[in-house]
Amino acid sequence: MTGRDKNKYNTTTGPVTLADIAKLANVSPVTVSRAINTPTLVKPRTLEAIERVIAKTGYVPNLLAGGLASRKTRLIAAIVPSVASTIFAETIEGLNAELVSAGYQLLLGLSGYDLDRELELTRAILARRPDGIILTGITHMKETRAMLTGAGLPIVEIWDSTPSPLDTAVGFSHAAVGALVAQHLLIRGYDRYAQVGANDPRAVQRRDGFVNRLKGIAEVELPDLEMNSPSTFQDGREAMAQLLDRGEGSLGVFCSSDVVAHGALAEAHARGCKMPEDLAIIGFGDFDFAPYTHPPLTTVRIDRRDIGTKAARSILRKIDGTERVEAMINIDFHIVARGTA
Amino acid sequence: MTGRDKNKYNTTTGPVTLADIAKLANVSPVTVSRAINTPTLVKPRTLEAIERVIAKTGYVPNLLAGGLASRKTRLIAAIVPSVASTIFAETIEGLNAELVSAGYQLLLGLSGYDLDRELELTRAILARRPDGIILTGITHMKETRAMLTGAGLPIVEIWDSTPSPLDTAVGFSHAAVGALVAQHLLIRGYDRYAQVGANDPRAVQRRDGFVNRLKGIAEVELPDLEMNSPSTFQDGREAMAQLLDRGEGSLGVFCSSDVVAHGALAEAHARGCKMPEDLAIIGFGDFDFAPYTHPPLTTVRIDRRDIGTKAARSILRKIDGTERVEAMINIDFHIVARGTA
DNA sequence: GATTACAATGAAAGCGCTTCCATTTCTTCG
DNA sequence: CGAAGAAATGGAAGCGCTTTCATTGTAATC
Repeated sequence: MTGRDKNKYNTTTGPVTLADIAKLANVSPVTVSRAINTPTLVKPRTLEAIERVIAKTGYVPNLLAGGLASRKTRLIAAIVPSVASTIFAETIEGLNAELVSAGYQLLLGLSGYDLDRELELTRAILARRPDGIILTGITHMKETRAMLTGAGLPIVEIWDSTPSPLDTAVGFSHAAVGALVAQHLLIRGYDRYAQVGANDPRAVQRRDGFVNRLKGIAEVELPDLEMNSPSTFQDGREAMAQLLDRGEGSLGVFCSSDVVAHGALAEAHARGCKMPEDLAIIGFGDFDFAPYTHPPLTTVRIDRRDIGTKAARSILRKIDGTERVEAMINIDFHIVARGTA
Repeated sequence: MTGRDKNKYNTTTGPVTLADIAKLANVSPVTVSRAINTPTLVKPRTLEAIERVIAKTGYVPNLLAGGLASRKTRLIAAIVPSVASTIFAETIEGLNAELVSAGYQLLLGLSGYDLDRELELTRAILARRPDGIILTGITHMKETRAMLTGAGLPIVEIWDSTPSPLDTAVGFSHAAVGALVAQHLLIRGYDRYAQVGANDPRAVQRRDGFVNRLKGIAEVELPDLEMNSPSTFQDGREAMAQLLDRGEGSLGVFCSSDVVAHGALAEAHARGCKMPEDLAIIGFGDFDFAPYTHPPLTTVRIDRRDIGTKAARSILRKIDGTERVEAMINIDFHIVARGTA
């Protein structure tokens, strides 16, 4: 007895229910439900009376019950690797803004770049029966894919491109980004080329695109360093130190994110490298600080927020179901040339 | 008919249910429920059989139904102003990590520093019957407070301190931060003192603390600039330009965030100000880039992640209900003296 | 003024699970 | 070996809503 009494939170007697409102307003529960969900079907006088009762009692509908009955939760789940790295935070903001204005709620899952965790999250999320789900990347465990397709809900994969998405994808080709950066450096011409980056699937694709574009022209050097996503300022600094110690000649470096690039930049700056003549650094992401490094960072810009917005719109259109949604929605990217390349 | 058929997502016939599993495993639904939630109450042989069926069918329990029946959703909601500003992103990460490891899910709401939106979010969130809710700050509309206390669930307010929280608060005194910064600048001694900051309640408190500490010693100058939260690099830059144009003598400036400070710094740097002799700048937040500005930024450090962790733990302990949770949990802060003050 | 059409409301069933209480099955021990 | 207690299982009710279908009220039509 006392054991339970210690808990001061009222979990046993839920507050006002729809039935209570019905009784107080002298109508049936169905009418109250309609007053809330489809007010146009209710006579103005009745509606007003019901609304008065709702306001007076402070009634808050139970969406669990509603969702169970209607099989619609107005919940959209999104799984991203992290929210602390600026890169996904803005996507989330865009996503959320769009969803909220359509009357949906965002359920957030953070996978930490870990596919096993993504699987667990997917299971936990599906148990809440969201009306749609958004995943980061196109690399998933096969159990995840199976669970997802079996659930029969709209799926949007973001931040990558693929000819064969699970359902729809909103993103861009990371290989193409790598190639573009290589191209940009090639035009300027360097003695050596290097890539510094983390090991998540998208960073790896960017590296591959970079390496492929340079194939037959130059060998791409990679620092001997274990870099896990999300890569850090310190990673960049150490990598750059290695590269600089390792050889001679002018050097063009592609970093897997602006954070890493910033670290690389700091090391180069400390050693008095001349940029972009002796050393070029290109980052990825165009983070807030990029215009303000010394020298200002050249980087690849993607409209991160737009990915979120478009993903939300796709999901909503899929839920609506009246118009077809393309399998692949492409997002633009381009190089912002500043002081480092 | 066709109108509905266009929608390819299976929303009508939910997949496997607990009853299906029960039938396939030759047990009653109750036993399946126990196998999932309290497996120790089920005989190992039976358990194994049930688990086999679950694996084979890919059954995913419906937490809406479960939550409705048990009045426990294993859902914790958090409302923060934004997730794009680093400041709250890490709190979210800490929160999420702690919640996930306790088997809870995070439901995220973004208020955009808007109390009306906070109210709407609260309503929408409460409709999902979370087991607890976390809010940012201690300033809420009275309707929000009423709804919250009426809901009878554990509440944690974060990122601020107060003697009278709604339930429990995890944070620190922003006024004390302001006073500490003033103190730090006073010791070094400047001719003029200024504050540059946004208008959200916490930034205002920091300013007030700063102003009060300097009362009778110096007048605190404020740039004539409308700055809405979240304040930007550009805001800081303009504010600093104003301050520098406006008067003579050495100047000590307290900025409401590192982002603003960074902008102020850039302007000062461009004008060749000598720091920290002629100009001191102190930021707030100790963002990632703070050690790498030129000169490195002096700022106030708060363990942002820790706020999330502690908030999560408080909520969980409240839900558990066996141990009392303090009304106010204080978070440390201190000045990290680098190159700008 | 009777007929038809539509607007407004209600009754009953059920969404998929958990809870409470009852029943059955297995141990243990005098 | 039978009683008593514990372990394992099941039946029934119900969480708070929405859905479908039926009914009543009201207005439009000739």
